[in-house]
Amino acid sequence: MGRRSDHTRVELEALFVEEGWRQLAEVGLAQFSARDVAKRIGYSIGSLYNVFQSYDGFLLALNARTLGLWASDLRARLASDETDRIASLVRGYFAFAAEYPRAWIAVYEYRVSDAGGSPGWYQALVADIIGIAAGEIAVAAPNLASAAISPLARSLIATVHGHCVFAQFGTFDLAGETELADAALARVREIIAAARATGQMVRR
Amino acid sequence: MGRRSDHTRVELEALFVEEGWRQLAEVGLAQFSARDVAKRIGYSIGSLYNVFQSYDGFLLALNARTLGLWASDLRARLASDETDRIASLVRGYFAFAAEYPRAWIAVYEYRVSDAGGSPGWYQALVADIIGIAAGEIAVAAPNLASAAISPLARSLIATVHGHCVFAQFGTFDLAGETELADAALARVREIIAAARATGQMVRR
DNA sequence: TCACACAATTGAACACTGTTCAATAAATTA
DNA sequence: TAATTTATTGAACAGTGTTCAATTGTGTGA
Repeated sequence: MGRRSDHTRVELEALFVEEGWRQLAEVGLAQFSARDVAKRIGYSIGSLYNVFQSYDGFLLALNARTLGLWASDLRARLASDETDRIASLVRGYFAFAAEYPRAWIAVYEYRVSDAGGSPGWYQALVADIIGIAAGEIAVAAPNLASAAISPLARSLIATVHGHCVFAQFGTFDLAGETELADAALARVREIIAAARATGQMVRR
Repeated sequence: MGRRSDHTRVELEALFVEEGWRQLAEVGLAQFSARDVAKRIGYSIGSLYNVFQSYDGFLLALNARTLGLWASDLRARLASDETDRIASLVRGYFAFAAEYPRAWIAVYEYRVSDAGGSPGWYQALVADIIGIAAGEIAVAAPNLASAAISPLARSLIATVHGHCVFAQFGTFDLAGETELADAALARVREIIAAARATGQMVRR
């Protein structure tokens, strides 16, 4: 039918991402159908490939939206709570995953088939979220050497992430979500306390 | 066609699992093809469904094999090293994942579509691995109340798991695998130290 | 105004997937 | 040997991502 001027390229991409993300959040990666997304916004599967080149490109755009929403969510929580920023961060991680579990896990489960890995603009979104955590850790453990912040941030994110995966899709137990969220926060506090103590010793 | 007595039902199931696991470990869940597995052992796709009823059943059997291999691997490492059992456990977790990354991650990524979750015999395999960890934690923190062991074991496994996921498929950074393995062990030591201190306080 | 060129859009075609099930071949029983 | 049971097959079905020649809408030049 060719409604060529119904939407600009940018509008069309936004339409695909919006509806695609809705689908991904609803049915999850395994049941996700690019064909169905195109049909729902009244375009053909061919147009989707025009805009995103490949399935990889489409899912990267959807995951990028997830990362963007997630970063905004974390920042909003940090801005509204000044009393315990570490708790806001950890609970924010869990809260976002609990609200959009299928979209959230897709960020981790979808691996780009292209050998060169994900593009720079996508890695920047990832770096943004790591940066949020690193910033708070730098505040929580001010005596830590700056070179030690980034590895510790990664390690703390890994810790929280492990708990969050089990809470959402507990292959390993039926432990309640709150137990694991509380456990994650307790672990983070212990780790930061240990880091502060170590940093104290190393400081000269 | 119709080599009905070439293999017993049990032998046939073993054949499917053996070749299926090989495939899973080689190409991963996304590229896995049940048809191809059947073809490779010289049977038809129909026979695979005869034995396992469904795709779910087949993948459950493959993941069960992974869990069994994993538990044996961990026990062997613990048996051969008496000096630092916690380190053996953490490094064992990483080593198995590094040796069979695709089969290992399939345990976490494949979610049974059937409501009601995985069957009891499968959950027993999971409980076995948790039990290995819980046993070592009980030794490492002997003053801990027995009711506190199991939640702590889950939390420690979650911690190690988070680090291991990032090491194998680091969506979040390019941190070397060794960095994350070392970090995981450091976190576990800090957490156990904290648990010992807390247990000491609570003890009466 | 009209024809031409350009580019967006389509959907059939392809090779694949899991799943089902009537037909078939082999073994067991009568 | 004849009848019955049962393991095994593979074509058929509905779905997937992917490609690409054909079509259609738009804008430009004469």
